[in-house]
Amino acid sequence: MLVVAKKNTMSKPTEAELEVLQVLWEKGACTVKQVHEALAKNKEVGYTTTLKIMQNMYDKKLLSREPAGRSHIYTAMVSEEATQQKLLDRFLKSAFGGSAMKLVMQALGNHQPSKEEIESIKALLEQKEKEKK
Amino acid sequence: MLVVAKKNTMSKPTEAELEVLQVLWEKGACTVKQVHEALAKNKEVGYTTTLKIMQNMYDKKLLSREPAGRSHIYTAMVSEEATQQKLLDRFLKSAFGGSAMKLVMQALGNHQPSKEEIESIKALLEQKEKEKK
DNA sequence: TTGCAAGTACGATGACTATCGTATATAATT
DNA sequence: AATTATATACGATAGTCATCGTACTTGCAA
Repeated sequence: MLVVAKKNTMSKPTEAELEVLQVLWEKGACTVKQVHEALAKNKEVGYTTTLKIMQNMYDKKLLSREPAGRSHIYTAMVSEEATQQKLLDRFLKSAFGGSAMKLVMQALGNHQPSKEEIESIKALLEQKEKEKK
Repeated sequence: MLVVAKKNTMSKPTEAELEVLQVLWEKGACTVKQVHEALAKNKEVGYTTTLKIMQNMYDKKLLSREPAGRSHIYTAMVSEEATQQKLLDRFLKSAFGGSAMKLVMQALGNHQPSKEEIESIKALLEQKEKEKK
């Protein structure tokens, strides 16, 4: 069967890449070593693995870097919010058939939100209600 | 570096598998042909591709099947809710650093919920608030 | 200045995915 | 009975990912 060529302009970070991004989002610019140390706290992983992932991310323009002595300092080139939004859209479609409400209900149902969190959500809902009028 | 063998008992459905599951969740038991027709509405895909995916899912026990004439009727072996919960947990960790609230806020912020949806969420929140006391 | 330690670069590997072509089996039709 | 249409089975392929070993580079310390 003939199939139309499919470009790969999507650039969705993989799970391993997301782990790196989360470190950078939290700590700001870091060396490979710093990122690796952060990751190694949660799972066993080789240094060169972390390095390779970050190099890939650099090639994909997910990260930028600056030489610093004999090493590099990497910075996230994608924002936390924008990335999460993209992933969320994708996840919504693939796992919840696009129903944001299903997802919200499920997420709320299975976690115990704090009082403050409940209040934030309520506030957001009120606002949404007003927008509707 | 020596690395401990890693079993693959996780059995997380891939995206293509999820598409199949969503059809089966919605329509109930189906033949490959039926599933394929449903999928083909949204994207271009070969019949044997769909077939292969469903065969893989059968091997992984994500689907069961019954012979029916010269074909098979497949049924989802995993529930929509349980699967979504698993995926959600995973997604929360990987994309939102585990913060359910961040995710909920983001999901609510970028979709326009209907009045009824807002009410359902409010109701759920009220209930959660009571539980806390 | 010579050698080590801390980095990077590069390439290989095994796993898994999605995709499809081709071969085979069999029911239905003529 | 022969042909056609419908399904399945099987295997190949190309792409992506995570993982790591090894080789190379370069400051710095003795």
